[in-house]
This record gives sequence, structure tokens and C-alpha cells, in this order.
Amino acid sequence: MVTSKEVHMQDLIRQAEALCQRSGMAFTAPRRRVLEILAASETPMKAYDLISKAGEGGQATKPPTVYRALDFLCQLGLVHRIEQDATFVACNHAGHAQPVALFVCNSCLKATEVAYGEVSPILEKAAAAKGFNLQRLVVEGRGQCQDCAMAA
Amino acid sequence: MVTSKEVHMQDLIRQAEALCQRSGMAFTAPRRRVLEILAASETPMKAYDLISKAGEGGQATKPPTVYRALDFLCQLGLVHRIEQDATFVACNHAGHAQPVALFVCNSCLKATEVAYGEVSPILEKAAAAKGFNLQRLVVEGRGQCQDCAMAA
DNA sequence: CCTAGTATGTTATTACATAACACCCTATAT
DNA sequence: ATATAGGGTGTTATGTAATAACATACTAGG
Ligand SMILES: [Zn+2]
Ligand SMILES: [Zn+2]
Ligand SMILES: [Zn+2]
Ligand SMILES: [Zn+2]
Repeated sequence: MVTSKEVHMQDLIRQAEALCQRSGMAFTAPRRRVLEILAASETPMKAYDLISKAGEGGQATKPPTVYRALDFLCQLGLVHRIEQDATFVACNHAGHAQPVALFVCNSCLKATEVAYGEVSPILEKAAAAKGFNLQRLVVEGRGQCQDCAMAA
Repeated sequence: MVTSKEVHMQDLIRQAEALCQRSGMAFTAPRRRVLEILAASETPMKAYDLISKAGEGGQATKPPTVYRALDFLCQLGLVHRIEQDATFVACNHAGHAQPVALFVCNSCLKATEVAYGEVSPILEKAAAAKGFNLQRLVVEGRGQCQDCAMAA
């Protein structure tokens, strides 16, 4: 059986390869490994869990290796960092034409990615009203996901 | 001369006293000290800068003391934590009927607090469309503030 | 008194992230 | 062919953020 997780991962990997090709960067082994681990995870992961996981089996992996890979993948938009709790999650939709908000469930800890294209201009206007020119926006939430609401 | 910062600080202190009175909590020395330092600062502060500052003059102050005060003040809404860079800033408007976004200037590092009451329901709806029940929302930005735009 | 609740002080430790330097690989210019 | 520049990794060490755990103190109510 092929899970949807596995399909998603293969998509991400292909996307990563394509993006790197285009921008003349290398999709190297540590970068691939980090992306695979994140894509396979049900929930966002802490950097040090990722470091341990990456070190399983093969050679020990150290913080800088993983943090470099994370920086790279975040810049490409293949991975998102959740600021609230310093975790990292693989992007779950191809490409980022739209900015996204990340909502984390307090029960199961899974992250839901939500586009807020309509909202972002309003925030930019609200900022502009105070003379602030917005360049980067972070929208994150906490609450209860659909599955957990059903279960309760 | 009495600066607007000083007035703002006195407002905050009075607010803190009132809030504590109502909820049966104590506005103690370390809490007051932390709030004063934050209110006097031009920019959001890192916890450890706050710890150093709090220790100036009097007895040395250690991390737990300050982190406890910060937790307390954040719960009361008198201080906000900026998740992006783990800094803390005193609230600059009395009370929080409205949720606020914090926009930090990349040049001068000052934070601008912006109400987004109209926006928050839209985000809640966007989340609800995916079955997500939103309980807490973080909206933060980076960009250029008015003063720095003028200067440039 | 005694005790429950709130809060602080102190020591130690855990968790998150980066600086700095040596080394490797590959492309391209001379 | 070889020099050199850019991008990338490996490794050591360190810097920075936050909390665990336990002892102590103050205060209000029984
Ligand atoms: Zn995404
Ligand atoms: Zn859930
Ligand atoms: Zn505020
Ligand atoms: Zn500015």
C-alpha cells in the first residue's frame, strides 16, 4: 500500500529538485534527509528531534547540519517554521502563490495550513494606516482541529 | 520635563495595580521592576537583557525571577511576547478589548501595535472552513516604520 | 496557632541556535 | 593542467533562551 503521506513526500522531493535545478542550487543528501523526515512526520518537529532522527542508522548528525538544511528548505518554501514553539513542518501544498497561516491543534499537535490571501491585504492596510510598510507577515494559530472536535 | 514614555509607564503601573487588585493577585517588586524596564525601553527586549538590567544596582537577578514576571504580565496583557524573535514589549494602549498585531521595524527595531478587530473574524472563518476551531491567534509582521521611511 | 495559597530565591539543567574554521567538490577562467 | 571562486558539509565549541526542582517567606482564613 502507498500512503498519501508517501505520495506527498515524493511530490515534495520532486518539487525540491525542480526548484534547485532552476536556481542553480544543490539538493544534497542532508537537505533531502531533513525534508524526508519532516514530510513523514504527522506533526511539526523540534529541531533537536530532527537532529536525533537524522542521526539514526547512519553517522551522527550535528546541529549545524540540520539548521542549515532547515534554513535552506524554509527559504524555498518547502518547510515552514512555526514561531510560537520553534517547530518545523513540511509544506503540504505545492507552491506558495498565496501566503499561508499555520494552525496547530492543541490536542493532536497536527498543523493545518490555511491560505489567507484575502486577509493579507487588509492587514497591510491596517499597518499602512499607522505608516507601517509591511514586508513579512506571520500568522499562526492554536485551537482544535476537525478530527479532534469529532472525537470529543 | 516629563516624557510621554514616563506618562505611559505610570499609566501601565496604575493599570497593573488595578488588574491585580481585581483578581486578587499581588503586584510585587519583581513584577513592577520588569514592567518598568520594558515600559522605559524604546524597543522590545530580549529576556536576558531584561535580566541584566533588572540586576543593575540592586541584587543580581536570575532567569526564573524575570521569566515568572514576564509570564504574569503577558497573561494580564500588559506585556506582549513577540514570537518571531523571542522578545518582550510593554503594551502601548490601555486594555485589550481588541486583539492586536505587532509590527517590528527592520531598521529601528521599534514595535508598532495595530488592532485588527475586523480581520480576526475573517481568519476565524478561514480556519473554520477547514474545520479548525481557533482559540488563539498570533499576528506579527516585519517591515519599515513611518519614521524610518521618512528618514530614507 | 496552623495551614493553604501565592510568590520569591537559588542551583542546576535542558533546549534552541550559531560562530568559526577546516575541508571537499565542481565549474570556469587563464 | 591548474588556479581560483562559490557553494556545501563536518566538527568543535560556544552563545542564548527557558525551565525543573526545591527551599524559603508572606499573608489570609479557619
Ligand atoms: Zn506551505
Ligand atoms: Zn487535533
Ligand atoms: Zn497591547
Ligand atoms: Zn523604524
